[in-house]
Amino acid sequence: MERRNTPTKQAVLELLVKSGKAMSREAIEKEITQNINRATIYRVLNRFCEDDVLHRIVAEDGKQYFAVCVNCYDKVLSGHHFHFRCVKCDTIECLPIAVEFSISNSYQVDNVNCVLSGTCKDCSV
Amino acid sequence: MERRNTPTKQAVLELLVKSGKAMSREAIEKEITQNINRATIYRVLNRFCEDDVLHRIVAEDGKQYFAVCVNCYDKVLSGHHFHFRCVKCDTIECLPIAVEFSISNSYQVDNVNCVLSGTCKDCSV
DNA sequence: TAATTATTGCGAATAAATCGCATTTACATG
DNA sequence: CATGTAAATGCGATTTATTCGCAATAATTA
Ligand SMILES: [Mn+2]
Ligand SMILES: [Mn+2]
Ligand SMILES: [Zn+2]
Ligand SMILES: [Zn+2]
Repeated sequence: MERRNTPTKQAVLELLVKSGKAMSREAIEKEITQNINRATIYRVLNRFCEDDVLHRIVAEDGKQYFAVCVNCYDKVLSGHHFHFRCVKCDTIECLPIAVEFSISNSYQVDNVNCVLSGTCKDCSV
Repeated sequence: MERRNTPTKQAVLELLVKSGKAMSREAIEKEITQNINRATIYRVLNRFCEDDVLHRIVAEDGKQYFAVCVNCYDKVLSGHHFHFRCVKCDTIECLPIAVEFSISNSYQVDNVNCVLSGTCKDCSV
């Protein structure tokens, strides 16, 4: 199952890099110039997650959002971090705030999903 | 919109108290003895959340889970706390681990949803 | 007991995400 | 450059969680 380079993949990744935020399939489909099928967008996003190019956030609206995994300038974002979902502008941003907890090692933690929600700084006028 | 007491509400709440865990509509419908309609279960759960009798957790499976709000013996559970979802036994438990973060007050945080997932202590043999 | 209206049941409607399958296309190889 | 293989895509159908509209039922209060 080798990966191939396609215009679709490039466009989706470019958009996510440019936006700098986590986007839903809906938002991607709305903002992208190309005409890409709904199922294809999901498949592209899922493959990127498998390859650790993107990470997936599930918000309290039950929807999936996807963001590029940055790990250069900000160490905290390479690990588990909080996310903030603004219910007004419906965007999710990766916060540079690490998620910290200590739990008995009888639990095996495979995944961490932390989302704060409310009104973001741009919308809270 | 005054609330009325009904067998249905009682049964749902009793089950959630007894289980001591967060349950999905599906799990509730499966374990409850009464025959309660699907939509009714959701409505009962949503009303309990409005009244702060239950709290709602949205897991990375995109589903909603509901748990009683305990705030007696364990103070931490009265505030925001982590949850753990076991992908093997498909239960969610409220962890007595407080969620801590500091964020610029230009953000208005209305809701906190933090879920760890993996294998719980009972299933990790 | 009767009136009011919250609650319920039922079926249809929404909406997110996935699936099956035929078709297209990226890419390696000769 | 031509060609074979399998990855990627498009399309429509499907699955699944949750909600909605509306008529029927039942809790509560007077
Ligand atoms: Mn992130
Ligand atoms: Mn909880
Ligand atoms: Zn905003
Ligand atoms: Zn378990």
